[in-house]
Amino acid sequence: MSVTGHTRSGGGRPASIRDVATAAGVSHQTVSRVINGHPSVRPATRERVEAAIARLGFRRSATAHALASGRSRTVTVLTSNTVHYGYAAAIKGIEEAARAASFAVGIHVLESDDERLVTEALRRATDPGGGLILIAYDSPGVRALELAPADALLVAAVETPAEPPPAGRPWVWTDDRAAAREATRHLLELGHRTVHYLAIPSTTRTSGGAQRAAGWRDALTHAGVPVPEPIEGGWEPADGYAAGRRLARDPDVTAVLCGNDDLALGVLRALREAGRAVPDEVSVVGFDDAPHSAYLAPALTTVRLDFAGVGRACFALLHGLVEQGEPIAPHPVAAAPRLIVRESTGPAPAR
Amino acid sequence: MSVTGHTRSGGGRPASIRDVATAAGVSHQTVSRVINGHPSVRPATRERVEAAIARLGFRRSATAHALASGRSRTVTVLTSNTVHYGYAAAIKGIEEAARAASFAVGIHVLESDDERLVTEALRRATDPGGGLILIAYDSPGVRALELAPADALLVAAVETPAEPPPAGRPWVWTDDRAAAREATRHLLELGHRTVHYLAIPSTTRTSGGAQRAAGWRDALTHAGVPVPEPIEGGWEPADGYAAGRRLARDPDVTAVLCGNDDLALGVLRALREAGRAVPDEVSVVGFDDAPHSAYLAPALTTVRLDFAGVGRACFALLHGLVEQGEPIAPHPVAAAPRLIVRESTGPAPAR
DNA sequence: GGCCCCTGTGTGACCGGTCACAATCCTGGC
DNA sequence: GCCAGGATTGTGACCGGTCACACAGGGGCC
Repeated sequence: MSVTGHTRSGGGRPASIRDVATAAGVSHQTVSRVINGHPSVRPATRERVEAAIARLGFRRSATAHALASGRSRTVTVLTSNTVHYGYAAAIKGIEEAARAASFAVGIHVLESDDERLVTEALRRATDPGGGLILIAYDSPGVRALELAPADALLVAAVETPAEPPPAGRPWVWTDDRAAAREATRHLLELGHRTVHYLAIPSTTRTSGGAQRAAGWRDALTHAGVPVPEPIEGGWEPADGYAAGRRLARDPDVTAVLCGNDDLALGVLRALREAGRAVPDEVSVVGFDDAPHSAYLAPALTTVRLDFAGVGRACFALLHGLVEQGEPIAPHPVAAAPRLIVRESTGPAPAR
Repeated sequence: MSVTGHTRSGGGRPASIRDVATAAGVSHQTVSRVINGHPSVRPATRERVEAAIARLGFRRSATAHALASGRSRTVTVLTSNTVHYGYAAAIKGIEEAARAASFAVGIHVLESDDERLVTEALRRATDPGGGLILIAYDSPGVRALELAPADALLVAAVETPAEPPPAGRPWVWTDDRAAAREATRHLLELGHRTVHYLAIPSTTRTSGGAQRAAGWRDALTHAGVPVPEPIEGGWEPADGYAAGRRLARDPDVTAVLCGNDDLALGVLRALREAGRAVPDEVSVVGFDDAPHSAYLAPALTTVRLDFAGVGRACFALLHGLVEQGEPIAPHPVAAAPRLIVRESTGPAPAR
């Protein structure tokens, strides 16, 4: 890698509205009116001011603007991860919506769920006047949700809750339970005698537990087939690979539902190495529909989740909060989860 | 997807240092000294102030701090993309380094290279006192680099330049040329008669062109083998797939170097559909080493690039710039590119 | 005992905007 | 010709911190 140095150019401090005012022969308030597009400024005056602005290269200080107006038009995203697909896509949705509303977006990563670290992160990310969006899909995020001060202006993207949360919680989620149910039913309809579930770590402590698991269990129970013990996975392909090696050894396993596409990717590889053909011997379903999943060998059957939509909804909710300071109407902008059937699922093998 | 509403709690405006001062019976300046850890404050006074801070739930306004001190301790990342692996990993590196230095990081996405849009984005992202990091791997980024005001505090992650850039440009890059050369040589050593190159769009307008292509060409020329016309790809798997279908039809094609892993993914799929075995009939090499590449079928041979290191280096450079306002020493923190040989490359087929 | 310096603290200006309100000008209606 | 009222512009305070400097008190030194 290479890096080249730099020499700072440019002179004194940037021009302020008072500098512009002097240059244009008006008061600073008139300059303020011009930059804010206030209607009652005589065209001739406006032109003079605009000329001065251009001449001096004036740019309004967002900092001063935020301080004086009390509105920072800023939203900070608190998340444990920015690279994994679901997180990255949610952030993308937030950024899009924020940009459209002329909000700046900040990112702050939570490295662990350590209480002191999370508290410190919350302190730093919470500037009075700015909003907070929490991605609470995992334990650092959930911890931050617990530790956040009650008066914080915050919205959270959360794992599907077991039951409707207390009213007044600005939370956004997709219906994972229904989605998992649909995916499991798809496998059962293909003739599999049961479906194994490889779980992502769940953050839900309350009874009811993870809703992806619950939806899977719903479908099995409804079909009256045996419910195997769910397997504890992680988030990464390596976790899926490790679990997949164990699953591959069990000849009774013919269908696996994975908590996300990365796990499914690892499972696919483990099955391939073990010589178990997908989908002829084993069917695999993922969760998320990451961009590369359609190109895998075999292309992954998966549940598409609208993370970007969740991100946009989070921002919309927050926007309403900071503008009105009051409850706002829900914005149902994210698409419902949808099962995308591709190549990794097929009829159960004859026995 | 579901969304729940919210009721705003809490009362009046947050406490300021003057509120704390009154509560503690000291002057606002003493409060300022306490929150900044100034040494000459009597312990008893400090305690009283700290008690008042806790009691009132005081948190210092980052906005006011930035305005008064002139330092915003903020860096904004301007990029066309936040989800693709290379971009996301660079952002991760920036965020890590920024967090360690107590800087806040902002994200602003450039949707196109339209001049007005880019100028507007620069205007909004450039707050006096705050730094800018530009990810200039593509045309929106490069356009922003061209349009940025000369006095902006900015650092850019750029495509490998054809020749050392003018001194004083705070640019960071990895040596893609050497990396492409190494990957191509690897294929030639396996006995392939030549190597085809599927390019990502290059942003380099100057003579010399894209350095990944140049490195590939170097190796072919050095080996004295024919140099095929490079194929114009895009960034996405779909682009690789489209190009791969064409390549698959040509029986002379036995080795393909792809500009990134996503293109390689698409090529892999196209070859598979065409019934051309990888690596037995065709070898494929990617660029980037995305997290899923090791798990593909076959696992992808690729060039690992240290994007996170590039991100960290960008921040280090910027940090030096804002702290000292002067040239600073290069920070060689990113690892050099490295070829990771996996399963997608093998000996050239017998003829 | 007088002087100097250091510690601890307070005072008021200032950063670059916005806000509330006052002042002036212009126009139309009667 | 006089006045109401809108349009246009200016004045000064204020947002919540920091900065520069003044000032009181105490100890050491000659």
